[in-house]
This record gives sequence, C-alpha cells and structure tokens, in this order.
Amino acid sequence: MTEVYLNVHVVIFGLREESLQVFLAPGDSNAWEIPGAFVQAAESLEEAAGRAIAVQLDRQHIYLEQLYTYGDPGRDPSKRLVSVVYFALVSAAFHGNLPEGRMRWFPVDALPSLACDHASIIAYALRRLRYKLEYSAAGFQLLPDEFTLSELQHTYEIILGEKLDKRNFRRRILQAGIIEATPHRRSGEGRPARLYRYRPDAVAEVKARRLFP
Amino acid sequence: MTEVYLNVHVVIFGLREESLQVFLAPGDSNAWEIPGAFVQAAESLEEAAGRAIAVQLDRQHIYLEQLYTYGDPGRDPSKRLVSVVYFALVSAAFHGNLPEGRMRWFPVDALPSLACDHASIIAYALRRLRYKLEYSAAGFQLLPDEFTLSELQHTYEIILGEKLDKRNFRRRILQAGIIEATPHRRSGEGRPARLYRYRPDAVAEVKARRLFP
DNA sequence: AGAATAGTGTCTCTCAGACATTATTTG
DNA sequence: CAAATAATGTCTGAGAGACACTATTCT
Repeated sequence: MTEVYLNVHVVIFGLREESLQVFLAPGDSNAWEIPGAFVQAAESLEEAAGRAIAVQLDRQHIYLEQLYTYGDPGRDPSKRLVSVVYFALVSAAFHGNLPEGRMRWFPVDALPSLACDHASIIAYALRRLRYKLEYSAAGFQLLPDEFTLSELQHTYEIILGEKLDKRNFRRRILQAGIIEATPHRRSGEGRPARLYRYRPDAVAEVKARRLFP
Repeated sequence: MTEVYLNVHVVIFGLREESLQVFLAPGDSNAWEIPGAFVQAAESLEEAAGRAIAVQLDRQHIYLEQLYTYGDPGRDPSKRLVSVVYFALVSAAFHGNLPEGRMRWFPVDALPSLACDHASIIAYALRRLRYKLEYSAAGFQLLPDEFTLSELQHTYEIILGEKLDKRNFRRRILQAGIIEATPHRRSGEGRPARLYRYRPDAVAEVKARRLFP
C-alpha cells in the first residue's frame, strides 16, 4: 500500500485596513497556499498548526479551532494527502509577530489564484466564521485586547457584510455577558469612547434559542 | 521520523428497545472499541468509514457526518495514531444489515469499558448529536422510512432526555417543513396515526434565530 | 460654535411555551 | 362502551427589531 501523507493547514483570518483578510504562503507555480506543515511523530495537531503559522501558539491572541479534515484521493495530484484544517482568528495586536518572509495578507474578496482545493477550503472557513459570529461573540478575537463597542460592531459589520443597529447591537452584546467595561477610554475625533475587554471567565459560546426544546 | 498512522472511526447511533444505543466492536483485552479502519491509499475518508461499519454506505439509511480529528501523541500507547472520527445515525430499517459478528449494541447510558480515549469520543459525539437535534430535524434519521409524529417525538424525548409538549412539537416540526404527510396510516391500539416521511428536497438544517443579526 | 463620534430608551409585533379537550379506532 | 392513542387551538409573556435624540469631546 502506498503511503498516506498527513498535514495540517491553518486558515488565518485577520482584520486589516477595514477588511477581513487571510494570510497566505506562496506556493509552487504562481498559486498561493494556505500555510501548512506535515505532522511530526511527536507533536499534537495543534502544535503542528503552530508550526504552520511559524509562531508559538499564544492562545490569548490566536483563537484556533479545528474546521474539517479533507482526504479525498485526487485532491493533490502528486500524492495521497489528508489535511486537517484549522482556522485561526489573530488579534490585531499580534499581526506583527507573524512571519515576515514571503507570506502576505489578502482580502477575502480579492484572493489570488490558489493551489489544490484551497479556494474551496477558504470558502468553507469563511462560511463557518460567519456562522460562528452570528451565534457567539467571537468577533473580539480579531481586535486588540481593549476595544470600543463601535470597533466591535464595525468588525461584525465587515465580516457579516451588513449594517447593524447600534442600540440593538450594544444591548445584545452586553447582556450576553462576554465582554466587560474597563476604566479606560480612547480619545480621538469626537467624544472619547469607553474601552471594553473580553471576560476570560465568560462562557465562550452563547447558546441561541434552540429549535426543538 | 517515525510514521504517523491514520485511521477512521465511526460512532454508530441507533434506536433500539426504547433507548439510544451505540454499536461497538470487541477490542484486545476486554475493552470495547469504536469501529474503525485504516485509511487506504486509494479511498476517500467516507469510504474508509463505510469499511469500518462493514457495509456499503447507503446514504438513504445511514446519515454520516464528520465529527472531529483526534491526534494527540500518547492517545495510543503503542503508536502515533491520528483518528478522523465520524458519527452515523442508522435508520431502524437498516439495523439488520449491520455485521452479525461479535459487534454489539450498548445503550449510551450503560457503556462497557472502552479502549484508548474512546469513552470521551463517544461522550463528545453524544453531545454533538443532542446539539444537532436541538437545531435540526435529524431525528427521523433513526426511524424507518415512514413514521408517526408520536414516534418522532418519542425519539427526540429519548435522545434529549426530557418530555416535550405534543402540540408544540407538532407545530414546530411541521412548520419547519422537513417532513411531509403520506397517505398511509398505521393501525394498532387506539386511533390509527398518520405516517410521515422525510422530504428529500428539504433543506437539511433549519437555521435557529441567530444571536447577532 | 460646529463637527464628529459616543451613548441611551421605548414601543410593537412575532413567536416560544404552557395548557385540555375532542376524535377515531380496537377489543 | 371502555380503553387507547391521535389530533387539534388559544392565550400570555418575553424578546427581537425598528427607530431618533442627547452627551461629550476636539478644533
């Protein structure tokens, strides 16, 4: 029997220049690739994911979640390749720690030509990210440690692609109990805004009303 | 580098004798195992899942969904093993097709001693199954092709572990549009009940009201 | 003073959840 | 006709969604 190769890929999402972007690595020919790494015998899948991003996994600034495992024969023409795919939300504060090399950010609505089945993997990751945002308060994972409610709302609007009502957004996100006010404020143009932060003790996921109770 | 072994496991759920049960294979020593198979070079992960159950995958009667990929080093003491785990809902009509051998059904609340990390995998699969039922109409996957609303409600009650209101259940499941009435009825003790069936053209998942619209 | 952004409250209408009676069949 | 199960409708309360004005700071 021929060997089955196992690697890990990480779809890295970040917020840059008012848009949702993905961090990609240059591949062979002129297609880009989702950063990946082969799984070593002694490391966990998440450690392999860290090697794929080429950073130490700092869970404070990188949210990592397993997405799906792709394994169709023929997805890679050269070998039988099974890929465990993660997606990562990288806090703006952490962008500077990502590798300088030849990797680059691309807005999700202006992706370059992609290797293998990576375009459909990114499309799926994006679908899951939007879904996750609708049912949880994960948006702050893309922001600095402290942020204003307007920034958070703006993040949701960018990712979901629609305008949200300010009063309803504030009411819901606050009564979800995921974030809390800090004593700090951010000055700039206009009235200074109160800064909020994630409550690490909060339950990560707020359950939506279920369908068949 | 030592080799990384890749296999597929399937947590098989079925409804038997008024309880939710899992179909397990005998392992070494006297622990039981979630049925599994090593991934061959030329087959897809789902084909490997079919081999694990030792049946041809009949999607009409077996609902199969990828659950999670487990890969911590040390989860198997003898080798580095990465397992892609699926869960399956097997229609009552199909139970007879499952392999006769030494495999056996166990109620989920009376599991035997399990190998490796299989107990926690089943616990996770069960959590996901309950969650799935709350937000979708997947319960009929465990029933025969045609079923009464009382049977369907009963299925939900067994899996969710709580009594549901009959009128509310009917109203919600019908207006979800996942099932449709057939002209048939089932006679027995008491008034005969109308039989329903799944609508294959229906959208599989009904979206719950989202949290941040 | 004006421009810019932050911050706040109410009303309506939909839908989830609780609840009891009638209808149809079999023995 | 008694026993068993199927089938059906209404009311109430909570919360989602729409909506406009005041507050604070900077230049």
